[in-house]
Amino acid sequence: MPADRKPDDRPVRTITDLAKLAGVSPGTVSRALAGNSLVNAKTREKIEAIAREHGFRPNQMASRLRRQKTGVIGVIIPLGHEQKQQVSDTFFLTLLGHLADELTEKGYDLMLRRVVPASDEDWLDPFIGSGMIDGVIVVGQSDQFEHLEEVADGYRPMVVWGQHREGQRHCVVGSDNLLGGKLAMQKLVAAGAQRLAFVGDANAPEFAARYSGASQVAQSFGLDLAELPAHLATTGMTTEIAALMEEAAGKFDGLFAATDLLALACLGELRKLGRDVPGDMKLVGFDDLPIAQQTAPPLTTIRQDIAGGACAIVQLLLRRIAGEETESIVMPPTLIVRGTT
Amino acid sequence: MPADRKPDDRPVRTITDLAKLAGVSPGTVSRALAGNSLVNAKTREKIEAIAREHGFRPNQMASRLRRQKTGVIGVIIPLGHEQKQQVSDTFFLTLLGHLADELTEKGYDLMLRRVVPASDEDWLDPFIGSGMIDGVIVVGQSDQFEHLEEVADGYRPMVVWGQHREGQRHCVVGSDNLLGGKLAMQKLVAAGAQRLAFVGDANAPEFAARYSGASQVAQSFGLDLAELPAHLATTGMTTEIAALMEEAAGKFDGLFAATDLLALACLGELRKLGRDVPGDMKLVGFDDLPIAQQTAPPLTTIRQDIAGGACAIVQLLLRRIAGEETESIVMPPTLIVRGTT
DNA sequence: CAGATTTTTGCAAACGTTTGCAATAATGCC
DNA sequence: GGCATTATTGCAAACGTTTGCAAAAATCTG
Repeated sequence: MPADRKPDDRPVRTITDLAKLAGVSPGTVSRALAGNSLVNAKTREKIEAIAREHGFRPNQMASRLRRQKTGVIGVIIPLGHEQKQQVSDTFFLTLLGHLADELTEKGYDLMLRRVVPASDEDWLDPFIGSGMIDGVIVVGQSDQFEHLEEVADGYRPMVVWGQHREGQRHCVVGSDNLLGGKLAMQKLVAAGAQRLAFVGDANAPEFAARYSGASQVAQSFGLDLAELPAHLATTGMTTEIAALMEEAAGKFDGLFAATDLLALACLGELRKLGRDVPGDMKLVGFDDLPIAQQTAPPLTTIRQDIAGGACAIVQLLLRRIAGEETESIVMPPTLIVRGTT
Repeated sequence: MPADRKPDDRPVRTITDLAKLAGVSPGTVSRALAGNSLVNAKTREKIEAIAREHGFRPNQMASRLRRQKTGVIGVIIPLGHEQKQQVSDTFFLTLLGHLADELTEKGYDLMLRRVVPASDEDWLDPFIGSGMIDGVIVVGQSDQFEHLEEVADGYRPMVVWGQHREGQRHCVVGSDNLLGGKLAMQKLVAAGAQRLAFVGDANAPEFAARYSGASQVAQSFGLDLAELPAHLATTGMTTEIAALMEEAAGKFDGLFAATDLLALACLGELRKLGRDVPGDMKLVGFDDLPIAQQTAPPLTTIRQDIAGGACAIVQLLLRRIAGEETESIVMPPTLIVRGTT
């Protein structure tokens, strides 16, 4: 019963203590506890019994130091241009959840860190160069594309979630944002929208690609795609969108929002202004967060396969840790038609 | 320029290498890099320069092993009765974000782990008993109240987010759920609702308290509060709520949902059924997630101070790590009146 | 049953820091 | 300049594992 031991009365803190108790050498205990090595079945049982009885766990720091391997994957979220506010984007958090699942399943722990790259130049180095983690997952490129390229040249076990560019040197997993943008715009046009705008910040590569895809399709129909820059931080987003919508309400009849969250905000503000969606204004989002089903009307959007993405990221990373070289993966998004178009 | 080094050409991996280069002993380098010790200004400068030039970072594993201190806080999310699905609840994830901020600020890293307590009995011990973390934050009690009590007897540096019970032994930070329930019910009754129901799973202590508070107020008005058990997992939640609402639509005129997410689902389903909110049915949620402002109509709800909670958790934990004894904290929630009552 | 194998075990050297203690160098004082 | 201080540095012992190598014990072979 490990629970009722007091902090101090643990007679067996180290593998050596346990060895003394079992009448064997520390090395044997180590092997027995590791499980796989060659050690007599009876000896192992005895050691395991004592270990269980005393609730003994080998010290991870020592183990890791010796084995030069930590069993920890770093997950880092760069908060580029967005203020030091919370990572509010449900999308990132959902991805994080899936990453946690995948990594746990593979026996890795997950170390989370958030950074504001602007504030110190090499925000990745302290993390990767300190023997603390076996590999790193960067969630979102933010505006750090170049920096990621540089780091990738010197540090192999890194996979980033984001947008793929031809010939890039860091391994990336992400959706085909260009295609996503195209799908969205095709739907808007098919629904009859003519005066079109993109809501979002085109500085992040992901969003730029979405804009670009949408823009291409618009042009192919001889239409223009205006750009309404909007930020993602929770605080202030509502008011920002409110201003934007007030301006946009009469001017446009089709909106492509870079993110479901933005689409949600647009929807809310448009309603406050008394505009009918999709009557006066068609609207398409991006991500297909669970909430997208619950809005009124439910949101037409572009679905990203978040779970699949997390799975791919982890697989690639493990291969890279093993020394393999890996390609990037871009996954096709799909159009989910609901009630806003 | 640390970025363009290749994996192998790093001549200075250890503090000893650096010492040789600087012509001093490893001990001096260690002191110089640690900053605070007594070491000649010129020597320190020289050492720092070399370190910078080679992008050297002291190995954390070794440092931690030696100092018996990891600089890592474990954050563990028990997924009690809910299936092994994702931690979809935005609330937890928001809390997680704030925790990450607070911990980062205090110089700690955050190690995330998700467990399904049901599947193995002592889910906390492997985490805390392995010298891997300096302390642990448990996010949500799930149905593990007793287990947490036991662990708290033997392991001091633990703070859990959840419901406070008189005389409990583990340190907890959370909202006054009883009060929250009361506020919600008072509002429902004031808005004219008479046939009342609670939507949610009353197995988790937090939810039980919310129900209890609401129930007390209902009784004080001579009213009954029915219980509609609903689970939180994303998958299936919508259909579960759909069934529930179909049954509830004619039967009740006031709903208190254990969570904004549940309230959202209720709202959506009620609309599908053609019921008017708040006309036919009053609705109050709990949490005040950002989305609550964006629904149609916007959701009346009980706000929890998530950021404040995260801050309190971290402060308490640091005090406990320092060896202090700490009280629990229960924070008063507030009623936010919007459009569903 | 001696010698050749094969299993099990013990020994001791890492892993890369930090830190108490002692030694040395630098400074101050008379 | 000699001695007492004080500011720096070096030494070496931890921290708790893992693991290659060799020794010892057990098993097999003819």
